[in-house]
Amino acid sequence: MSAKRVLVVDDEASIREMLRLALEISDFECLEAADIHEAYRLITDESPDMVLLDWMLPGGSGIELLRRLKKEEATQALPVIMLTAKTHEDNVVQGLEVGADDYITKPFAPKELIARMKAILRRSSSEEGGSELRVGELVLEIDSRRVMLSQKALEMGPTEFKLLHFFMAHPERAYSRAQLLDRVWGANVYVEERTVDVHIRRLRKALQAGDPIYADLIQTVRGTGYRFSPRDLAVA
Amino acid sequence: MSAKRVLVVDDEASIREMLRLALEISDFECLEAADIHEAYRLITDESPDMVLLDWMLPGGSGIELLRRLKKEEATQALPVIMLTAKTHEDNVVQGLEVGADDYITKPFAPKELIARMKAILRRSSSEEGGSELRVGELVLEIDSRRVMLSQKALEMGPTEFKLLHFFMAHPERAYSRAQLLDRVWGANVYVEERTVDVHIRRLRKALQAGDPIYADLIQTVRGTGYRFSPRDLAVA
DNA sequence: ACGGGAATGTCATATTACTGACATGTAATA
DNA sequence: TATTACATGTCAGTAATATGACATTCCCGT
Repeated sequence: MSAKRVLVVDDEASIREMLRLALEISDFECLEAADIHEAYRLITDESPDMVLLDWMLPGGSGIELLRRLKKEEATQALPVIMLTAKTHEDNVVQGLEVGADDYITKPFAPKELIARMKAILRRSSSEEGGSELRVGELVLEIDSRRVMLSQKALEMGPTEFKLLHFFMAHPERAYSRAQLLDRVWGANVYVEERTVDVHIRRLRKALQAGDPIYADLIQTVRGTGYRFSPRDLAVA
Repeated sequence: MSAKRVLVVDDEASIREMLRLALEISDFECLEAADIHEAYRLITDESPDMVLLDWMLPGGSGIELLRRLKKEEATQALPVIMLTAKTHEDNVVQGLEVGADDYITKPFAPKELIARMKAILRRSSSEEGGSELRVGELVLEIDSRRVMLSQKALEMGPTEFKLLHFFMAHPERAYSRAQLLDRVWGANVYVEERTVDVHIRRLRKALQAGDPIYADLIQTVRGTGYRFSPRDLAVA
């Protein structure tokens, strides 16, 4: 399993720094946001696996963001751990009511934080999708690591499989090449952006071999990147 | 017979620890889960031979899991022993109704637990399935430790037999070499991962000697491991 | 205890498949 | 039309897997 991605939302750079360190030691990938807006942007753009959310934030307290996340379908299942100062423990109740998955009071031992994070991720990751993703006749079987189109197995390499997996899990959204490299290849990997084109091509070819219509699922978004759009399949 | 694998589901680490100790002394292999989700994941991923299930669990009591297990075909026959506090003995009735195979009240003597476990395993293993697995013309006879293909016996070593057994019991799923070593060779065995390749080869060769088509059941999943896929046999 | 054969695990080597880069072609946009 | 962005085909390097040969261990019958 590729490294889990955690978004740290805190206005103090020093705390973010500290958390980044702790997280990276434990093999998490770390994203940082200093305010609500940036946090929300990163959540939609990067869809992290978990959020560490400070309570005290300028321009809308953490609970605002939390409420918003729990309201929207797309982010409802995203685990959130609240970071709160000891003096405001009464906020905790409020936070858990709104849907935080856990909280931890500052100051805290990094070890404890990590332990709680792992516990929560274990829970949420095990109940994730029925081990297959489906779009029309296209079925991606996670367990058997196979892609079927109308009962027929499609041939593709591991990278194309991961790419398709990512797309099917995040449909109807355009991703830049840099984003795709980050999410599919993994961060800290240096390859040319054009490489993405090549694998997109291979993926399209594999889909095409099954049914030409399905190659159109992978769409070019000129000037931006690519998009996986099941919607346009029905229309055609 | 290789060591039986037991999953312990209890939220208290100290109790899991204690049980692990007791189990390992009696030559069981021990898996641990602290909550329902983790338990379910381990059951599907590792398919243990038996479950010790605590009644009181956070996030869905033990009965939830039990009901689910007895509902699903794949896990229906999996023996479950409930662990309950003396004060809640009335739950026992409920548990047995839902399909628990036995229960034991805390605190209990490890010796008694082990005795009951063995009793249940004796029962379930002797009455277990038709003692043969079948895929098309390929029949694996557990009792006689023989593999027949179209009435003709296939020659293979014990390791290949176990490997095929495992595959036939877990079709349509890709396993890494490490997983296969764990499940077929047994945990705590150190052999090179490449060794799996060799035995896969020997197994394929044995199948091929019977009918070349059947060698294709064992498929390479590049970058991952191997898969046993009866489905592709029908298609061909 | 002893010899022989089968079974197993390891290694070196061969083979295959995948990957990323590049060069070139083509379509969209200004 | 000039320019930019994307598509395509190809290739060398590399990573993953397959294979054959060998050493060791285990088991069996003597």
